[in-house]
Amino acid sequence: MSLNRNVSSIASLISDPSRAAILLHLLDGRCHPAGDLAAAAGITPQTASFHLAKMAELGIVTVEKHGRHRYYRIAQASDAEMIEQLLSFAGPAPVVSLRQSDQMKKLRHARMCYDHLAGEAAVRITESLQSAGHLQKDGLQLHVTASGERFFADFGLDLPQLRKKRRAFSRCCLDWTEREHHLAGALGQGLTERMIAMDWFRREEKSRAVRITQEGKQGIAERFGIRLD
Amino acid sequence: MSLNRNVSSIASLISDPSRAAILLHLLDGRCHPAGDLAAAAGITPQTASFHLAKMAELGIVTVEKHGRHRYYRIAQASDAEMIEQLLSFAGPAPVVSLRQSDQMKKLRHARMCYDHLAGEAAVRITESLQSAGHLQKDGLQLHVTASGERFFADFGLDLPQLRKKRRAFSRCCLDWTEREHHLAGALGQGLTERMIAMDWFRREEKSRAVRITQEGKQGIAERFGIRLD
DNA sequence: TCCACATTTCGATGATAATGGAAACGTCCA
DNA sequence: TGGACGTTTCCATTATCATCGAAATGTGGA
Repeated sequence: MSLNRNVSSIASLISDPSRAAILLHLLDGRCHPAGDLAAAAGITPQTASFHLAKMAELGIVTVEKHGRHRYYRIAQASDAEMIEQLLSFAGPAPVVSLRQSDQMKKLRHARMCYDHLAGEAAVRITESLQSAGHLQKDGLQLHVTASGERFFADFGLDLPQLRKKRRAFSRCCLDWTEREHHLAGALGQGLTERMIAMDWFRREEKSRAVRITQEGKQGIAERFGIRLD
Repeated sequence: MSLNRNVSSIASLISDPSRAAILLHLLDGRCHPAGDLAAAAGITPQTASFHLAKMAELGIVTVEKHGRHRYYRIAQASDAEMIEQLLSFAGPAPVVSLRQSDQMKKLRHARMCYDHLAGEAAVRITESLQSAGHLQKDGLQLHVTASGERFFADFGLDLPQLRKKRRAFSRCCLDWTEREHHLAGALGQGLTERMIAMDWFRREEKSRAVRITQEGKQGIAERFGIRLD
């Protein structure tokens, strides 16, 4: 059986700790210059460049030249979700240093999962949407109810347009820190975008971590009826 | 077994061609003695033992001693599904030999996907169940309708009992040969078990392939209204 | 008790590949 | 035009690891 050729090449990308670190860093969905990725993975720029070239060749990441920088990002959402899935499969990583544990706390609290919100905040919001009857869990699917249609429209989301996108509209994504599901798909992306636009959440520089603002706490309390800190 | 499963170690399991071959072989959900797995992967027993020990340490496979044999199997259904998912992610592999292409044809036709049916037969059956209104696709979820409840009960399945199991009841599983969904979860497993019990399908020795019997063709034509060969 | 067989452990080997130093390339800026 | 900087290419080193021969372990059968 040699169906393993392709599988192996994909998996071998992630099997290297340095590449895994790079990919993990790219999971925030943003573009990153090669140097940053090298620093994030704790390797020299040469080595990072070597790995990035390999990943680009396989189509996992794409490059964009801007001046003397080269910005890398994960090519497709499906790839990012695959990596997140591997994460949930692998379970939480062992904590080594205090600094890591600190960063870990932030990530557990709220972070980007490629293009949508993840972490405790995302899980709590998703739960709230369900208990309010706006979303209905149905396996890995999160069904938008009639009241949900109104709620999201009221929130400023253009649902018909989100449905048009060539990707899953509303689905669960296993949160690897919370071990619970949070909202993903086009709806998860749209909701996250909207909340960031309203300055409820602010993305941290060079990190997947996301910070909740004062307005965010207030707004979330009003809209979702939950208190985050 | 300390599951220090970090991403890299999980991925490196699959990244090695020999281990991938072993895992692929184990995807039929059965127990296999170490020697068989070595033969399947085209490596010596020592090497296979080395790999199996590694996988057991990570908790991906479990061992069972029976006499002088040691039977290995994939520890959890969720692990198996993850591997299947990786397969669909990687896509079909290039065919090398005639023999492989022959085996491949069989696999494409009907095979076990850990504990439920996969391949063309499974996809066609799933489609038929949907167009008959017994199942309703809803994202990654396959909802059992009222008529479906009756249909499956009539088929000899104890749905309440299947629902009790600590796993997804009814869901889609991406078929990597057909690139379509087929029925998985407890319901998929139950349906497959029932059809094998009725001798509609017969599992081949030492392979994931499944053969349809004459009774099977007839029964499937009557019950599902489709013709397989 | 002895042999056959399945499997594992040990040890050595060889191939692969990650790594970083040196240097080149291109871009930005003064 | 020259120098700083981000990035890549080239290259040599090194570490890792899959592999298999040899031998050990353990089980079943005669």
